[in-house]
Amino acid sequence: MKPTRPTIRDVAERAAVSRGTVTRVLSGSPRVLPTTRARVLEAIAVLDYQPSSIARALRLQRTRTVGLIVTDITNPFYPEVVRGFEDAAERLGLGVFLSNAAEDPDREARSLALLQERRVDAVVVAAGGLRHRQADALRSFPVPVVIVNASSPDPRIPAVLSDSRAGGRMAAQHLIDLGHRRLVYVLGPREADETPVRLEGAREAARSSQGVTLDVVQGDGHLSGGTAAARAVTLAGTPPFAFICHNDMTAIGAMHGLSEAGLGIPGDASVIGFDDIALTEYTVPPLTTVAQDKYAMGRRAVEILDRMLAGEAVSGTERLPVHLITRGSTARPSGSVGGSAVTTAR
Amino acid sequence: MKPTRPTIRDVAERAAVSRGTVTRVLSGSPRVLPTTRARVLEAIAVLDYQPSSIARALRLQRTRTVGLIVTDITNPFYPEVVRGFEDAAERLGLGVFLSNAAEDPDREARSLALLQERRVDAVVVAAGGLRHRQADALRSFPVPVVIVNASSPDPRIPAVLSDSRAGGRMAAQHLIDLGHRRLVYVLGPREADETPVRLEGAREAARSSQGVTLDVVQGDGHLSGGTAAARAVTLAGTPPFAFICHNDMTAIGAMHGLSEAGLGIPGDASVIGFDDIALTEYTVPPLTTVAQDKYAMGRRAVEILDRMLAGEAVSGTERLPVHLITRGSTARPSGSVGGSAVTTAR
DNA sequence: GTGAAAGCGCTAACAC
DNA sequence: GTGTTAGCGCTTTCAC
Repeated sequence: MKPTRPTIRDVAERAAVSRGTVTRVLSGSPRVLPTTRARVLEAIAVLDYQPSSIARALRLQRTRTVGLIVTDITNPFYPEVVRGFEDAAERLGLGVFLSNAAEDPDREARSLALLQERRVDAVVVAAGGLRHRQADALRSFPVPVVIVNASSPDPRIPAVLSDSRAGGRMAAQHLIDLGHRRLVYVLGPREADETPVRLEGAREAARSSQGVTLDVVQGDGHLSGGTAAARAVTLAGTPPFAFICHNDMTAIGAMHGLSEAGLGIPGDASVIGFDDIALTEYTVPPLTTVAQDKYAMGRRAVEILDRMLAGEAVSGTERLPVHLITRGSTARPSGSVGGSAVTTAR
Repeated sequence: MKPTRPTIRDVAERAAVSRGTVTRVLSGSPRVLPTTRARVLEAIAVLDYQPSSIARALRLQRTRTVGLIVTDITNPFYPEVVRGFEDAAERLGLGVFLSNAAEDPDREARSLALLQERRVDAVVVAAGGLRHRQADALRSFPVPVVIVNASSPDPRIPAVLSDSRAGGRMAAQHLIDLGHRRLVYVLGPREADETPVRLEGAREAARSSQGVTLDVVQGDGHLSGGTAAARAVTLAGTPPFAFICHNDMTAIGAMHGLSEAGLGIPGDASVIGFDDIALTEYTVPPLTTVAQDKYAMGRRAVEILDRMLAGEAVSGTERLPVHLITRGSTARPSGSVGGSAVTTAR
């Protein structure tokens, strides 16, 4: 029942060599006689020996393991980041300790402690924003840290984000080009660092066009927040509406709220999201959105972290390009004056 | 830059005790003088000492870590399972090594090897179905294994699933009660173990009602498969349609395909899903579905595993109850004869 | 090219 | 009640 795994010692005995020699074979050292190497490899195969990464880690003082803390794996934005991260990590032979913080700061703190105990070589935090306490913990973290999707809490901690300002600008400009004049921006959760940046991009576009207004309502990054925002706006105003949403989930929630209110999309209201999650093609109507390269964000985090593990001092914020994907949820406002409505297109 | 972490030795020196005593304090042994304990605790606090789980694992020959392999974290079904799993694991002081296999069997195999190297104490595989090679690997796995959402490949490996047969039955019965007579079942991916069970449940309901037919079309568990299935069916037949879908993603895809074909839901076609992912409330119309208790599945897996870690021999398949949630995507077929259409309701 | 031996940080058995 | 010690499985000098 408990057949106690073979150790390096078993391999050494079976191959009639010393433990040191087994290690040399394992690490591919050239200073081993081919016949010896063959004997060792055979013993390894016969015994189905797998070196203990635990013992190795103790000896080497590094685990070749990194921690990845995700605020909320339920948010469809993150799984794609995780995939990019895991793929890249695997290529480098790094194990990934994935932890889902479920949007709970305490849980996030405990994850951090756990990862520290497990002696991960580095930590990546993928979150919409860091809380103060978290930021402090990360600053004094004993191993390299990389942030994904949130601002860096410290100049020495690198961060990977999207070009949110350009994204916000694209979204607003798209609606403006269609002829919309009264835009509504549905914010993300208060702690999301990128919300103000996206909003600023949208403001830029609005400012540079004649007679365009931009209202702002709070959201929470979830379906329900989008729905609530749409309700509030439809109650207060009259169509046509033009919504720029913090993310796709918010946008889907908003479309739901608009439908509830009996409004047609894109007839009475245009809606634009952010992220380009898989679902956007399948909503009714399909959602126009600003696409983030989620997979690349995960991959990039690993690349940065790899350089840090090699001892290089990396810092600064890296912003990946975004692009607009036009689908059915945005259109010329009903009752608009056709092509002439486009006043500021470049 | 590399301030070398404090070890138990540092704590011992600072508290002027032996390392053994520090261990005793750490493990809460009663055989320690209160004043000594206090000195040790202070030293720990001052040095910010965190015991190395690596060294401890080497010594104890157990890591208090379990591996959780998820076929595809992109499928919204799994994150909820993961949450239930992580919450329960944390309560037991178990670390979770989460691995996303991205539906790639090779990756799954490599994850398994990695987890073995890292010496996890147990492994849980959450997947729609196991491939043969995987099943073999699990059978001969050196530590306890629990399966979630797929059939057990071996009588000694416990599995946690939902009561899929009842779910299939409920779904079909609901449509029959509404007056539908020609049902279409959209299958999941071929490797999904539960597809035939759910189908069998639906068949049972269909058989026990006069004049009800049940057609079957292939799906793949994804949005695109649902869309393709809907296209095929709408081309071949005439409304009203009644779709039972393997899961919610399939159902959302199917609704998309139906809309494309110009059909109204639920006017021309009723659609019912399986899983009850968060999104179902927000589709247009909201999706009727058979809800699985995903969180409980994750939690249950940990409970089982905990008993196995305690040396208990656990086996057998456990099936958790499901329930029907009626929303807007299902309705009486247009042109049906009203209440009298309900012939077999109990 | 290979072996011997020390030691990574921890716990548990045995002294006292 | 506390100290001492061996050893978990591995890698890496240092000899030869």
